Amino acid sequence: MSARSPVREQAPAIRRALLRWYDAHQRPLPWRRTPANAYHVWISEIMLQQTRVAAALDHYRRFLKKFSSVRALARASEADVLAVWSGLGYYRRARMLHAAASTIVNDHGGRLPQNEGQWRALPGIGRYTAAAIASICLHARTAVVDGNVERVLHRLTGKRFRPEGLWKAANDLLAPRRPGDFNQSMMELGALVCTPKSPACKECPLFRWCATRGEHRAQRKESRRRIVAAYALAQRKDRVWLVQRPYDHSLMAGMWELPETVARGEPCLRLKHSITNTDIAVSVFRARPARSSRGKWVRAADAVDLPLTGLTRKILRRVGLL
DNA sequence: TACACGTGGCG
DNA sequence: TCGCCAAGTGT
Repeated sequence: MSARSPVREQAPAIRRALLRWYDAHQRPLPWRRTPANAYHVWISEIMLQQTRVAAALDHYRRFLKKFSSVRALARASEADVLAVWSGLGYYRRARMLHAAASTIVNDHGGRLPQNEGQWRALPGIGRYTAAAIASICLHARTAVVDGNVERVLHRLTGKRFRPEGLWKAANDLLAPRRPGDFNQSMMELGALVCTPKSPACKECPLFRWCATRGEHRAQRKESRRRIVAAYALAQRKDRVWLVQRPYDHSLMAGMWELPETVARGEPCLRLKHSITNTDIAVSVFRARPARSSRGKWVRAADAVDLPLTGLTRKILRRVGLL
């Protein structure tokens, strides 16, 4: 934007161009087929937090098949919810989702929140998610700001915003009659066109208003931690020995994994794995279960119903047990 | 406020 | 190959 044409003055034209583009180019995602179903949209929004659409699709379908309503979700055990969530990461999301479902059923008679503030009060629902659900399902005139919206606004205006300025800018641009579609169109644009690296400016519906036209934002590099880890793979017929992470441990509490061991001899498997900002060089050794480890023999076929850590799933798949 | 929290795919 | 990153939230 030039200094003489602030986004606010151009907002109507920008909205129209953006929504027109969205109507033509949006991806046919399953939760977009039922925008009035707040339970569906809620599940999708939680799954999509810091998670790519492609990674969430399978889990979304399986989750709704297993927990088709907020009552079904509230009825389930946390372990069952985590088992379906297994592989998606950020497991606290699943715990908070489950807790929120219990609150809705126990304290509100199973009736989903009817406004943004009520959504915001539930665990796992912050400013972004409350606004997303309220705008999509309740037609509330409230804008969202996520990583996509931040990048789009930053490039479109050429300005640097403080966090509150970002929310204000998004709300100034919001299409008042289609808030849910507008919010999704901003994120869709960020995901498909105005991407972090090499944005497709030639295809951008906002090109004519854009101040930067593809300037990429400076990115800070974060040093990653590197560690090594060794796991013991003990098998008895079709069963494998798994141990449960302690519940007082915040990281993946209560989830199941192979027991750790001391590296000795030649591993039967080597692989790399990353969690958050730690890179792990993993070795897996054939072994007998240690007497001290609290665990159990699990049939490989039953392991899929346990809340396994992502690394454990990866190992079991790699050795052909899953 | 800065940091912890998972994972798989892509350039 | 490997570093970067994706529809955030809670503390």
